[in-house]
Amino acid sequence: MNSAKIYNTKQKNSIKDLFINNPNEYFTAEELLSILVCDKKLVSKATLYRTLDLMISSGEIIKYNVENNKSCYQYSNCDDNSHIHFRCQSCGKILHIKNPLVDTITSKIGDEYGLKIDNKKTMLYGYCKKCEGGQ
Amino acid sequence: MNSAKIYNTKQKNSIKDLFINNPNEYFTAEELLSILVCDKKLVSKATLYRTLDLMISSGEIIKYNVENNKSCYQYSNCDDNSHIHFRCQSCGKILHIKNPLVDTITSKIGDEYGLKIDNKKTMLYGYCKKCEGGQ
DNA sequence: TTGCGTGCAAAGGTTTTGCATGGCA
DNA sequence: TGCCATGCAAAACCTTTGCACGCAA
Repeated sequence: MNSAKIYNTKQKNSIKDLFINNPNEYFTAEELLSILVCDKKLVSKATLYRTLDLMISSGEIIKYNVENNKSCYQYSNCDDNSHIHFRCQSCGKILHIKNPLVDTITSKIGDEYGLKIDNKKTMLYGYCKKCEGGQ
Repeated sequence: MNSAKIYNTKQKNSIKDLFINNPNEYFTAEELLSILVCDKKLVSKATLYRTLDLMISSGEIIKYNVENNKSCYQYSNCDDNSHIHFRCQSCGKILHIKNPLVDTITSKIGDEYGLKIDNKKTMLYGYCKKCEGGQ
């Protein structure tokens, strides 16, 4: 058995609340530090990072990297693995590519290359309708 | 006019040669530092990073991030935008998903969501045939 | 009361920068 | 000869860790 008990604390709840109240927002580490540590002084830097790691492990939030090796965190409001994230390189907006298109794509790649795509980890990059013109 | 002259140097050529001679390999920053700086002492750390930035700007190489915000660099031997990279989360192997499958996928996403996928920047994550069993 | 969680400061790892010197064109 | 490139060391940045104290259960 390797199951340590996990305690509820004010600090953890502050962090969770921010994600739950903004389910479609993504936050960079910088933004989380600014909001939760500097502005509101709800948690310390160390606790923020430690709690984010816990939430990633439990699947509550997802983490991905954007340009310049910045980390982004977002509430994972759907556990169903039925969508892939898309990020506009111009405006930073995150969109969800949903089923049935996702299933079609991943099964085709699976058939042809024998690969199993991890929808939660995968991030498509490009330009959204609004920004496409400028590129 | 904002065009500074760029000089050819031994250092730059050492870096370029490594990529050209290994067109299908990807290198982490750590590996490049190890090979070019520590082992062969061909360039300094600062010059390595400065040259990589130049090569990214000129399109000679591409950069992407893998887990833990590590940078990876790879020779961009194909300007045709005709493939997408896939990275196995278990063994780290990079595979190329090629046309016509890529065109099919990106055009479907374009049709349905109005998005323009940047094939060079996009990285699919998952498990390759070999590693799939273990997951 | 137990032992996980927290805050602080220090350490760690990666990348960037300032500055004097080197070297391409 | 002009001026871009280089190397070194220091700085900047982001994230992790050690340790003593706090607090949930």
